[in-house]
Amino acid sequence: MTERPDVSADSLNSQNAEIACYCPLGGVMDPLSRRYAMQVICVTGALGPARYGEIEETFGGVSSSTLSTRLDELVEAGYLSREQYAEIPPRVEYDLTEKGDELREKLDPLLEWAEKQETLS
Amino acid sequence: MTERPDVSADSLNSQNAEIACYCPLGGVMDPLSRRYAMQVICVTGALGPARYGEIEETFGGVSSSTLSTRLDELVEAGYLSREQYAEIPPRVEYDLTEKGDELREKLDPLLEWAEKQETLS
DNA sequence: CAGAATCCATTCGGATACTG
DNA sequence: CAGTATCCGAATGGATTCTG
Repeated sequence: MTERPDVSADSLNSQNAEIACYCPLGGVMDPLSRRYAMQVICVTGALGPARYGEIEETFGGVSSSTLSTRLDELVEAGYLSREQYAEIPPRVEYDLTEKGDELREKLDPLLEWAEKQETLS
Repeated sequence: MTERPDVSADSLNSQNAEIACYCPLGGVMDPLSRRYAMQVICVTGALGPARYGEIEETFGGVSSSTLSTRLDELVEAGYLSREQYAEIPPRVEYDLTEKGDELREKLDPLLEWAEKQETLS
């Protein structure tokens, strides 16, 4: 099919070689392997600073507790920043951190592809 | 930071516009939002036809039941094919389907980035 | 508005043991 | 080898209620 890089033992140059061991990737991948996590990263990037309600709207019927948890985790992981303004009504804005934006760059193509899959199914 | 596409109401051209609603993406994203799922896609792609044991090795201490479930789901979702040979000892090979390979293309950059994050942390 | 808190059913994922 | 079967604790995620 498309060309497939070989994973021969001596291709240890991490530039070209595929990863030989996926064990340590969990630290990064696990927080992303949760419901809505990747979508939250991308939607936050697309909206720029995004308010809670805006993010919530882009999903159909997510419970606030679930989304809240996800947001907390992504803030914790350093992908999102959370700015709270002492206004009335209160306002909270989430935004991508630099690290989060790097991640979003990798995620966007995936979500676009996912979108395409949905439409043609 | 990096340029951020605007999501104005009239940019309905799905070529340039970001996705406005992430509701329907669950169908594609949910199976991927499970532990090891994305890694399994990529490692299978990297290995070419991959045997169960080979895949298992690339993860540290995954339980067989978990990996088995994940593999089944990805076969079910149409990303992996499963070929069983009536030999002794038995041999089973997993491989990416065409659809799975498309997905892998989107996933590889992500996993490479994840790997980099791990090393510099 | 943006959630935190609580409760709860379901699911997930790991450990272990067993099989063709 | 490549799983399946079973059990179980932990985590997930939803509904609902409440709050500053």
